[in-house]
Amino acid sequence: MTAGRTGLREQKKQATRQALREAALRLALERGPDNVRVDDIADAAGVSPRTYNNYFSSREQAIVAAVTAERESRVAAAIAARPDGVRLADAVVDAIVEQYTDPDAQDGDALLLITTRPALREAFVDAAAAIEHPLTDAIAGRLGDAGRDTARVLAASVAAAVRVALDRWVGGTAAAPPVAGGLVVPSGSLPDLLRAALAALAPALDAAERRAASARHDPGRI
Amino acid sequence: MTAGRTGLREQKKQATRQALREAALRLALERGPDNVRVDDIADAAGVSPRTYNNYFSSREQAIVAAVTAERESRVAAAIAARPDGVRLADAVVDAIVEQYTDPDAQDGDALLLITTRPALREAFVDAAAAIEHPLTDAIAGRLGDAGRDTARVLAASVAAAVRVALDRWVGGTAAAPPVAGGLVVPSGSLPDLLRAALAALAPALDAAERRAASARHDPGRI
DNA sequence: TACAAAAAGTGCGCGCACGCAAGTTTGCGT
DNA sequence: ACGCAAACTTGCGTGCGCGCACTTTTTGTA
Repeated sequence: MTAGRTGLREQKKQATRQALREAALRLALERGPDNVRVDDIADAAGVSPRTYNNYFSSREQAIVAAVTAERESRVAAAIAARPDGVRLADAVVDAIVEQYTDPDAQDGDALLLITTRPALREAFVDAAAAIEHPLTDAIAGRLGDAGRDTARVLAASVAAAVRVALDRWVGGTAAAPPVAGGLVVPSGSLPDLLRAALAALAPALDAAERRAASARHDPGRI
Repeated sequence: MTAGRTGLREQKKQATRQALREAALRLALERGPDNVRVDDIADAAGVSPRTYNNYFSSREQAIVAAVTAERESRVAAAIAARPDGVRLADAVVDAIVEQYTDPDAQDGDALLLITTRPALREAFVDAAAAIEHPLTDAIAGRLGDAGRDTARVLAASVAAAVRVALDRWVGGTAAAPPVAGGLVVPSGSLPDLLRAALAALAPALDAAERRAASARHDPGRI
């Protein structure tokens, strides 16, 4: 179904991409991220430095990709996998939490490295933006083609919420300002942060779903 | 109130920033964006190239800033200016539409240039992300300090929605896929696109506002 | 099987972004 | 009025991102 092109060409491309991101992470762990030149990564993966840049547009992106991998498409697939009867908001939230709790992603060492270095933290958080397009398709699948525009906005919003949760999880952009009265929990568990962030969007997802359902009963309406 | 630091120092900084962005736009219009070196911009603004990079982290950013300017803080101020009785969703949507319809921003020539070159389009669309932080403060102001986390998610979502609207307005990232059955309006007017995109988030804003109101009546509840 | 079109890889070169370690200006307390 | 500390500017050097033109590999077709 989602096979796309399955030729030798595509196979090699994926292999190269994987070789690059794994080399990037391995070298970063071995020597520390600041002692890894792009040439080293390309060398280790057996391609030219120029080719490296055809796959990743920043060194941080390559390192982070080793841990982020194909999460985007997995999220979309996970949503599509939920039975149609499930509330859209639940399908989205559960799918995301599920994919961000994948034991594979918990490469202890790697995450420690990433959450330590500011540049990597930023790249890691920004990587969440990649779920937007797959998410759009997944949500549009539920809303019907009439709701494509709405789906795009909702997907972008969900991605933004995930970004916020991740940012908070890794310690935030800067030190939190000293709040006067309230006690501020430093970080918390990632699933909790994700659910909390996404909860704010549930009403919007519900409304879109309701609208789509009524449109199906009365196609003449806008 | 929102004065911040108003010393000579800050004054000079703003002057430099303005000189840089205006020089960037002027030169880009005169020679075409590809024939403008960073050194030229710095020269024209009377600072060193290195200083230029303390203000803008990409050439595109500087050019786009001339048209984007201080829109971020204006949006926040516009929201704060609405009377407290107004529905939050309306305050946000109206403030944003108002600020993105500022006649100043319609520097015909500049917008033509920006919407033409892909690199500039991207920078222009991405510039919308800058409204997130001011928006967070503005929304948090309405929701009360208990809703700060929610405010951040909502602000990020609103910014994302604006991004989507702008992206559509400037012609989209790539050519739209040929939809089978439906007629697709190419672009439409910016205010309409903004309202359409933000409409999907209205239910979330409403829900947050209701929650905040009930929390005010019953502070013991979470 | 042979071949032409498409796609991916590669070498080169140019600006650019940014860390670092000075030098310079502004702000503030005494 | 003075002087110190913090903020801003600047020159230098390094590695990187990417456009361009060219070679090599893969794919679809005759």
